[in-house]
Amino acid sequence: MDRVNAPPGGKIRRIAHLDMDAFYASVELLRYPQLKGLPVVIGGGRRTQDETLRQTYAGHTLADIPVQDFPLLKDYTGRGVITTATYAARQFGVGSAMGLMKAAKLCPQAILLPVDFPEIRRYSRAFKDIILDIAPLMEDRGIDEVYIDFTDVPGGQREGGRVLARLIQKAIFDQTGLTCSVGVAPNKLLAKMASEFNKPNGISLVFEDDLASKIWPLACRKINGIGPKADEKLKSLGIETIGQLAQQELQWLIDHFGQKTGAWMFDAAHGRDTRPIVLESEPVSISRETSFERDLHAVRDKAELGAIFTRLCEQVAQDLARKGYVGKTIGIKLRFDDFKSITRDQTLEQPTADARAIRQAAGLCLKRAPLTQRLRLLGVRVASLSRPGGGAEFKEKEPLAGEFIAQTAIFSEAKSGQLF
DNA sequence: TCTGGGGTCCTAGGACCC
DNA sequence: TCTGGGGTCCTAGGACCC
Repeated sequence: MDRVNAPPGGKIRRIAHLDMDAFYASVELLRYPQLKGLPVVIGGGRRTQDETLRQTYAGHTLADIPVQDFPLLKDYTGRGVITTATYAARQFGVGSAMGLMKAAKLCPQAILLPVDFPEIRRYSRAFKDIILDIAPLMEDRGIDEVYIDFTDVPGGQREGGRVLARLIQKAIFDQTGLTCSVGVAPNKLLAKMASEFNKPNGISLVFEDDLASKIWPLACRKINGIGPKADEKLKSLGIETIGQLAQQELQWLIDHFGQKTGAWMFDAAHGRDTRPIVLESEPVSISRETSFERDLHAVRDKAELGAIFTRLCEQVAQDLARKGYVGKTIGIKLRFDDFKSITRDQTLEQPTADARAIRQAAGLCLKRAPLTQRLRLLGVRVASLSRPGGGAEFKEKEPLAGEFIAQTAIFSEAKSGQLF
């Protein structure tokens, strides 16, 4: 066993993966408890229906709004996908990332609510703060997921981690009313799989010895990192389960999937994963993108497209300023009506967070893109991020005189960007 | 009536430098 | 005349995840 999996002092490495149950939908159910047990889907983007509902019942308690007054999935027109479905809705075969129109056929009577991002972010922060109070080594994996190192936390070794998992579940439920599922295992790879075993509101434990009985029967797709493409290729090679994957020779996997992926697959199939818990990380890029309500043409809808383009640049600039970054590489993303996407990017001499500078560079990128097909999506991205004046771009070496001047210039540029 | 919006990481080729 | 590698940066695309 790897050293990382066998810490000293008689303790064994125990890593938890915690996943909030139907997070977006569950947050809405706190506001509208009358919908409990009903099929509810979250998605669609715009809040108009929800706002209309609240205006209609202004002065009333939200919990008193009659169920029959909520918007139904079958009445929705337009684009969009499901963000989250309640377990009652999942019975009908609808689930995350499914198009709303397709979902409406499967479960027309489902209630459709839009995502309330500010509320979601509040609850996300709340459940993570609750965890951090109990177990300080936590890795943020997005809005509704975290890894937690149980190894040295009081209770983290008891019953293989079950005692601590139960404590965290209870603290989150008592303070937010939300439930979550927890998997505890020797590493992140296995913990992630374990957290899916017993949803919702479950706890699952996996130990080294459980590999053959609990992991090998699973489909390869259950490995975090094997997506639709890799799974398809594995199937074409006659490999369906993780156990079958584990039977393959390392060299055979490398021959078919390349050095890196092949070796990773081999380790994953044997339950090996030495990735550490990452407590903090810097963003690599910041972007904004939007799908249009109808496909737009670069020439015929030039004005509309131009306005959207400028707004995206302004939003990215605001995001950069709010988070305290400047970026050197400006890029665009186009998605055409056939759903094919392309990107173009360009690296500037100096990093910026200024909306006009971003807009100008993005405009040059757009000129290099083919624009005969209709567009369904436009995006703007800023990468190669650094902190203004913080010198993150130059931190590897002592700045030379010329670079010091350059940094000063960046700093004043960023300050003027904040006036925007 | 298909297919959101935010990310990360990897690969691969070309430019350019030593 | 031909022949090197290694390293870094830039760009484009794609797989994958939440």
